[in-house]
Amino acid sequence: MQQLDIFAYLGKLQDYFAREKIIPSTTQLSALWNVKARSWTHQIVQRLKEEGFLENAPGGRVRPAPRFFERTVGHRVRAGLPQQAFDVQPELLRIDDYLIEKPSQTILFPVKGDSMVDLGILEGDMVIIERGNTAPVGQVVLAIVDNEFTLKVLARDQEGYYLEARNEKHSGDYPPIRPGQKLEIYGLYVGLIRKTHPAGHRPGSHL
Amino acid sequence: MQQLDIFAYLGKLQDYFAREKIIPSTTQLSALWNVKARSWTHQIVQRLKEEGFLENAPGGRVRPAPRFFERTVGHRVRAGLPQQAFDVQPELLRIDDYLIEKPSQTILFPVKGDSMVDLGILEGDMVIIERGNTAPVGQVVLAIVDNEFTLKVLARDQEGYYLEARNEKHSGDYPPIRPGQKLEIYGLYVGLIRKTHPAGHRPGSHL
DNA sequence: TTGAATAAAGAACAATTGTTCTCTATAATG
DNA sequence: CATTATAGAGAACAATTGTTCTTTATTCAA
Repeated sequence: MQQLDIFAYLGKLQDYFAREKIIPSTTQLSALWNVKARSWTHQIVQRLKEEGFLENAPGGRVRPAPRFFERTVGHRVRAGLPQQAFDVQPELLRIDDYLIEKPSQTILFPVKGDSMVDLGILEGDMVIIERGNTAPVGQVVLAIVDNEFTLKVLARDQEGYYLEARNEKHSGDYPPIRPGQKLEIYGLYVGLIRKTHPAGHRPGSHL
Repeated sequence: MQQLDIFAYLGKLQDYFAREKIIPSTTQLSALWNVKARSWTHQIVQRLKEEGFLENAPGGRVRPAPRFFERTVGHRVRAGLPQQAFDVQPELLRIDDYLIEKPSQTILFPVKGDSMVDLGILEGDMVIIERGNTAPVGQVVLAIVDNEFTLKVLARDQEGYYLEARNEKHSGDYPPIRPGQKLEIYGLYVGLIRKTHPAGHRPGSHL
């Protein structure tokens, strides 16, 4: 490759970003790259933009583009393995960014009971709720019924709106909830996180 | 609370950051916050720094501090109270920290298929895998079988170790996997994240 | 009524910003 | 050889930056 070695510059910038979590100004970039002319630094930045490593952010600033986080085979996977599994760059996906689009309106809520197991929502999970008091029918909502939060599917029939559980196996335990007068929706289910508590290590039965 | 409501400003900034992944300049912050004087904006930023939501970055810039990413965890409503006065006992939680204890050994892996639905692991979810080549029997593991990754329960009988699916309904589709020679474990299932794609808005059926 | 805090605005400034335009080495190519 | 692209430097500029200092408006308690 006799082209300008973009990657030497990129590497230093990636390390810097890992440390400081910020893309520095042209001046500081010049220092980081040992470049005397800011104009040249600017040129390199343009190149990195063209290559998809950086992109413009508001205010004439620059931010990392998706490719910036692409790790060129950071995983030492033996040859022969389907790399298809890794094409999401899992290591560098910030879970927070991934899950939460409107941070100020998003809260977490611990799941109680098994009324929603059919949707893969288990006791102990944390559901991600985006606040809002309306929701489409068929969506999972966090509603307030009798001063208690409950996570259910919003449904509607000729009698009006009601809440449904999703547990086929024990459907008898969870009859539809028809609110006395008003059905108050607290927010919309937009995601879930689960942390499994690794069961006690039973020695012997171990691979 | 007759104090300056920092959180109103913080909320807007958090949403902005979620969108743009950058902390804007004082001028742009002023616009975002509807503040006419950049000096006042600056003051608010200082306050946010004192509270630990922001911190200084090189070049006189500002970046989010750890507290910036904290989320509130909701709790049960205190019975008898009007629904407005939620018990927002704001327990704070950073999702990344909560889920990932050993960042360097943790990867995310997209789930394919429904072989593990009984454990609430659905297609499209991301499982959190902690690397390691041993695991206790009974745990969910990410294993490599025939050069493909598969997420299953590690089991054992007199014939040796094997892998089990967890899908009672279609158990016929997922017979136990007995590896030809060696069963290679890639990592242990320690958590899960799910992002739901809000279904298309059907007008009319909306509360 | 007085007097503080608090919340906000205005003005001003030196430094830095991103950017553009021009110039010069160096290396490769015909 | 001459030429042409590449890699880099220098200078210059208007705009924006973070910051400080001063001045109002509003609130609230003494």
